[in-house]
Parts: sequence; C-alpha cells; structure tokens
Amino acid sequence: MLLDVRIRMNNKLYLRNPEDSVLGRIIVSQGLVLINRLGIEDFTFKKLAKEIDATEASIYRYFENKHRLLVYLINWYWSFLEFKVVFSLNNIQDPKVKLKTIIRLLVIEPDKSQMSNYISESEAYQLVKWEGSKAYLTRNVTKDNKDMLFKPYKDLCLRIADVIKEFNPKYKYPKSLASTVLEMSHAQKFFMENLSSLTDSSSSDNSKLIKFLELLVFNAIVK
Amino acid sequence: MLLDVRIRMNNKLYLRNPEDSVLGRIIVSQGLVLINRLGIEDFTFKKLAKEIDATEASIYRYFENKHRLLVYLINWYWSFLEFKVVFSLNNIQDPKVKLKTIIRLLVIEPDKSQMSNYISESEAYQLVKWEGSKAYLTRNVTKDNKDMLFKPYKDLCLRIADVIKEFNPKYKYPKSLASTVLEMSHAQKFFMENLSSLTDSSSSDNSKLIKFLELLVFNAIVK
DNA sequence: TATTTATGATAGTATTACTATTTTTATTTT
DNA sequence: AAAATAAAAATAGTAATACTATCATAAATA
Repeated sequence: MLLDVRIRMNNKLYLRNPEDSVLGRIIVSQGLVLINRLGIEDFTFKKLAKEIDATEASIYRYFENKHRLLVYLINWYWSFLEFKVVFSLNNIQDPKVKLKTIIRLLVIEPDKSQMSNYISESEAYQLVKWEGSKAYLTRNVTKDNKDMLFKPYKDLCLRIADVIKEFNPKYKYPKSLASTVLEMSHAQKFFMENLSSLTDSSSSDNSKLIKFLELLVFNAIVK
Repeated sequence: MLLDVRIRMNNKLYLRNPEDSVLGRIIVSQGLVLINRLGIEDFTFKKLAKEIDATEASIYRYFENKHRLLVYLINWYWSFLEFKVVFSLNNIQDPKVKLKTIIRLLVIEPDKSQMSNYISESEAYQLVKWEGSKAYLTRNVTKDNKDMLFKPYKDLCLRIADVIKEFNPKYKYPKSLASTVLEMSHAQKFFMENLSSLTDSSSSDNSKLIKFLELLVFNAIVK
C-alpha cells in the first residue's frame, strides 16, 4: 500500500498555494534541498530560481520571503511527524510504550528514499535539525504566533504532553518536558554530529541518545 | 568591594581587540544593545555606526562581520557565567547543592544594573536567550569549532558535567544532561515569554522553571 | 619632531531582497 | 475554435546589505 499523506498548511504561510501547481511543488521540494545545502542565511530566491530554472519573480508569487518558505517547510515536518506519532500510537495502550515510540520517532532519521507526497522526509529532518529554532527565534514571534505559524509544533508538543499526563497525571510539567524532549532530540543530534564534546553519544550511535532521553523522561515522571 | 572581571577572549573572534580602545568597547557594548533591539537578522554595522556616531569602516576594522561580533558577545556571556559558577561553587561540598546553585545561576536573570566591566550582563543574557543557538547553527560550525569559537560554551558544559559525575559517578550521560540543562534553561525562558503553550511555567515565574529543571536533573542522576 | 596608528570621510562594488511591467504561454470558459 | 483568464517568463529597477579601498586627519608614541 502506498499512501500519500496530505498536510493542510496554514494559508498565512504563502501567497499562492504551492501545492496547486507543478512550479509550486518544485519550489517547495527543491527549496528544501537548497536551504539544506547552503544554510538559510546564504539561501536566496535568486539561487533557487537558477537551480530550478525559474525566475525569482515567480518564486515571490508563492512566498513573501525566504523565512516564510522556511516556516512552511518546518511546519510541514512537524505536522507530518504528528501524523506519524498518531499513526504509530494507534492500538498501543501502555503510555510507557507510547512514550518510547515517540522518542524513537524523534531520534531515528527517516531514510532517504522516504518521500511523502513530493517532499523528502529526510531532507525535512535535516532542515529541522539545522534551522528549526530559527523559525521562532525572531522579533516577529508574537505576531507569527498570532497567525498560528507555530501551531503544528505546539500541537505535537501538546500531544506528547498528553501521553506524559496519561503516564502520570500528577506530574506537574508535562508541556515543559514535552518541549524539552522535542528540542533536545534534535539539538543532541546536532551536537553529536558537530560539537561532540557536548554529548556522550557518538555521531552514529542513536541508541545512546534514545537511552538518554528515555531515562530523562521516565525518571522525571516516575510515580 | 567592586571587582572587575576581565575575560580573555579568543583572538580569532576579532581583527583588532575591542578591549584596547574606547571605540572598541563602545562597539561591543552598544552592539549588544542594538542586536537585542533589532535581532541579529536586522542588525547591521551601518546602523550601529550611526547609533554610536562612528563609521561603518571603523567597525569593520574590529570585526570581520556581524556574526563574529555575535559570537564574541555570546562567548563573553558563557565565560562570564562560568566564572560566576566557579565563584558560587567555592566552598560548597555537596554536589546536590552545587547543582541547585548552577540551575539558579542559569535561570535567574541578572538585574539591569549589573555591569561587569563595560558589558551589561542582563543584555548579554537576553542575547543568549534570543540568539544563542544561532552562534553555532551555521554551515561553518566545524571550521569555527576548530578555531575554538565554542570553547567557552563547551567549558561550561564540561564543568557542569563534572558536578553531575561528582553526584553520581555511574551516570552515563553527564555531558548530554549538562548541555540539556544549559539549552533548556534558556529555551524554556523563551517559551515562557513568547510561546507559553510550550511550557508549564508562566512568564514571571522562575521558581517553577527551577523546580522543573531540578526534578529533571536529580531524577535523571539519582543513584 | 617625526612616525606610527586609529579613525573619519568618502567612494565604490557585488549581492540581496524585493517590486513593477510587459510579453509569452498555458488553461478555461464560452 | 475563439475569446478570456491566469500563470509564468523576461526584463528592469530600487533601496539596502555586506563588504573593500583610499586618502586625509587627529592622536598617541618614540
């Protein structure tokens, strides 16, 4: 069975819905790849236009600026991850197993072949690891937050927090713990690969990171 | 007693040592304030030059670009914080008390009057909260890391990891836990103030964040 | 006093981050 | 099939950014 998951994106993120045209989808999918290659700071619409053989002006018809494209892509990732979480937790009763499943989904990178729709999951994962926090670390957080630009991230966080509460209804910091796990699964990976003295896991070794996070979570919420 | 702590900065960070001249110190101290006001993305040397009544070219004689100035400032903060940690832990034997002291130092914002040397501590704290991770989230991490641009952060992390090991020598993830606390003390503050649904602590309430971090750390490393 | 050094003043360049206009091509509607 | 509409390409242009370079002048030092 090949299923195609379609994520409904916040329409504040774009000027013209990129899903509705071939060019729009190319902008999104190749924009993702190019941001990963150059980093968001060096990425420009002009370079992307050259890469995909389109014009700068055409890209501007879809996205107001590169930051919106970045947030679009990051939101796609969080929404997709939430879907994967919901799907994976289906039929699991034990909240402990649920949490372990979630941690695994956060840590294990999707392999390169994995394409949902037209966006590469593994590229999206890389993007979130390198540029994820830049989506909200701007002077526009408050405004962007009002426009619900961070909803997918917050939704996922709340969903994880719910499982934490399910495990231990008396635990006082389910949301803080959920956002900690979310942030740290990616940050620790970045450290493993780039600033290894900040972690105890080596670059290739996901199992240690998983163990670290499991220990962190389960000891925190132990009854 | 008024003591003036002088932090030795990595000379790869600047072209001309800003500590050696009035203008240099103004660039650093006012640069900090202006980056906080505008955000690093909108901050430019031209705007800073106008603000401090100097020329753009003069600023470029001190710093290669704005990212170097950013890293300079962030490094100053981490070095200064490490100094505060060492100073505060002096004469404390109990590693549990040590860790609680560290968490407090991380979470409680220095008040505005606090000036060490010519740099405002509270401005530096704001900077780290908003722009801290942007220092290393670039395509130059590896090169910058070789130039030891992240040494102050890594030093502080190792120092905290040492206290964790002191508390429980058998705990397997002291560095990962240390970097988690470092990152999260600032990230959770940012969430409290800007994306409150990602935390359980409210904007003004440091005690809850402290409690959350203490619980997280001590339950993780419990013997 | 001569010399070095720091800064200011000024100019210039390539790139970025857009906006606007006009033409061409493709798609829909009549 | 023709006419109308819409999307995209082609092109141009602007203000700001991120620098580099040169030369004059003021201040510090030898």
